Amino acid sequence: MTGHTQRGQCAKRMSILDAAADVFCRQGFAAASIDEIAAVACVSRQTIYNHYREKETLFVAVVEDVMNRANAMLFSVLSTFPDGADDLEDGLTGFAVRLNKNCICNHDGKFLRKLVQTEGERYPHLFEGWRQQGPGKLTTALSALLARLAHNQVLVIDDFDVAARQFVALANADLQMMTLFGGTPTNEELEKAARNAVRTFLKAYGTPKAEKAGGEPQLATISG
Amino acid sequence: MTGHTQRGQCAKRMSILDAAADVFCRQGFAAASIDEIAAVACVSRQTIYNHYREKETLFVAVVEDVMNRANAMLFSVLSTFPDGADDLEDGLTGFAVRLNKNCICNHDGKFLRKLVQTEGERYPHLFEGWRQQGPGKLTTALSALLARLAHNQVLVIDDFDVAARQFVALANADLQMMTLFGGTPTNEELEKAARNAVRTFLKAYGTPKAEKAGGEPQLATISG
DNA sequence: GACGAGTTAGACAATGGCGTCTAATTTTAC
DNA sequence: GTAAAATTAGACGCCATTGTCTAACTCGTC
Repeated sequence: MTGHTQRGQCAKRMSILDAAADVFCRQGFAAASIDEIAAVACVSRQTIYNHYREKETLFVAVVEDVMNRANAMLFSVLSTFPDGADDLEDGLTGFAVRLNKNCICNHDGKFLRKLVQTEGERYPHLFEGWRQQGPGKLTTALSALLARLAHNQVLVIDDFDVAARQFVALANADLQMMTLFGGTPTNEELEKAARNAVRTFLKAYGTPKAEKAGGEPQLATISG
Repeated sequence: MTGHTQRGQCAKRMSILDAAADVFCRQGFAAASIDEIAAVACVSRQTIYNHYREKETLFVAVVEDVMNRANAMLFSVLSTFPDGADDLEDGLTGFAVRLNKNCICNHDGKFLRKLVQTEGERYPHLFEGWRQQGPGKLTTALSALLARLAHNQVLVIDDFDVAARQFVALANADLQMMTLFGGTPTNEELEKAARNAVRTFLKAYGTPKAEKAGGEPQLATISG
C-alpha cells in the first residue's frame, strides 16, 4: 500500500488498459479474448480479473480511459485556434493539421469511432456521453471561435454551427478514406489536406481582410 | 432443378442473406450466431449450412450482395448529376439529397461502412474492392462531372479530385453524426443539409454563370 | 530471514457456438 | 401418385472462452 506498491499496481493497470484497448479495437468486444489481452499486457489472466471484475467492466474502463484522453486532447487543440486576421490561412491550416493529427486521425480517435460503430447499440449511454463531449463539444466550441472571427470581420458566416461542421468535414475530406481503412496520414498528407480544406473554406467564408499579406492571388480573386 | 424449385431455393437464399446482413450488422461477425440468423430467416440451421458451407462463406456472400446493390444504386444516382448551368444550385442540391439518401445514409451504406470498420482488417481484399468500386468510383466519377461543369465555365476548379471529395464531405457534414449513431435523416434534414453544402460549395467554386437567375452576388466574384 | 500483498501458471467446471449427422417431413417434378 | 430433392428438428462432438480456485512465486518492508 506504500508508494512503490502503488506505482507497481498503477503500471499494471495502465498496461492492462492499453492492451485491452488494442485488442478490443482490433477484434471487437465479442471476439476479444481475455487471454489475448493478458498476453499483450504481459500479465496473467487472474490479474485482470483481480482489477476488473469481468470482461464488461474492463471494456467500460477502457472506453472511459480513452475518452478522457481524447477529451483532454481536444480541449488542448481547441485552445490553439487562431484569433486574429494575421496569417489567418496559415493559422487555420495549422489548426486543421492539429485537429486531424491529434484528435481525429490519431489512435484514440479511430478507436472511439470504431467502437461507437461496433458497440454503440450495446452501450448507448456510454457513447452518448462521448458524442456530447467529443464531436458535440467540437462543433459548439468551433462555432463560437468562428463567431469571434466573424465578429472581427475576417469571415462572413450566416450559420456558425453549419460553418463549424463544414470546417471539420472539409478538414477530413482528403483523409477520411485512409483513416477508415486503418491508415495513418503522413505529415505531408496532413498538411496538404488541411491546406485544401482551408483554401476552400476561406473561398466560401473569407473576406478580403483574411487574405495573406503578400500572398499570391487566389482563384477567388481573379479579375475580369 | 426447374423453375419452381429454383424460385423456392432462391427465396430461401435471399431470406438467409437478408437475415444474415441484419444480424452481422448488428452483432458483428464474431458475435453473430448462426442460430440467430436461422431464426430471423425463419429457416433451419442446416439449410444455411446447405447453401453456404460455413459462417465465413455466408459472410462473404452477404457483403458481396450488399456491395452489388450499393454499386448499382451509386451508378444510378451518378447518372442524375446536373450537366448544365440552368438551376445549378437546385440541380446540385437534388443530387446531394439523392447521394445521401440512397447511397450514404441508407441502410446499405451504413452497413458497409460499419462492416469495413469492424471486419476490414480480416478481409482486406473484400473491402479493398468496395473502396475502389464505392468511394473510389464516386470520387473519380464526380471529379469528371465537375470537370464538365468547369469546362462550361460554370465552376472554377483547380483540382477536380479535391473538389469532388469536398463536395461529398460537405454533403455529409450535417448528417455524419446522426448516421454514425444509427439514425436516419428525414427528408427535411436531407434537404437542409444538401442546401447548406451546395451553397458553400458554390461560394467556393461557383462563377457568376452559376448563380440563379435573380441570385445575389457571391464572394468569389469580387474583382480587383 | 520472515511476512504479506500482489502476481502467476495452471487446472477446473460451465457455457455456448460451430459444423456434422440422422431420421422424419415437406416440397417439387414428372 | 411417386420419386427425388430440399428442409427441418434435434442430437452430437469439438473447441474456445469465461470466470473461479489453488498452490507456488516475487518483491519490498520490517
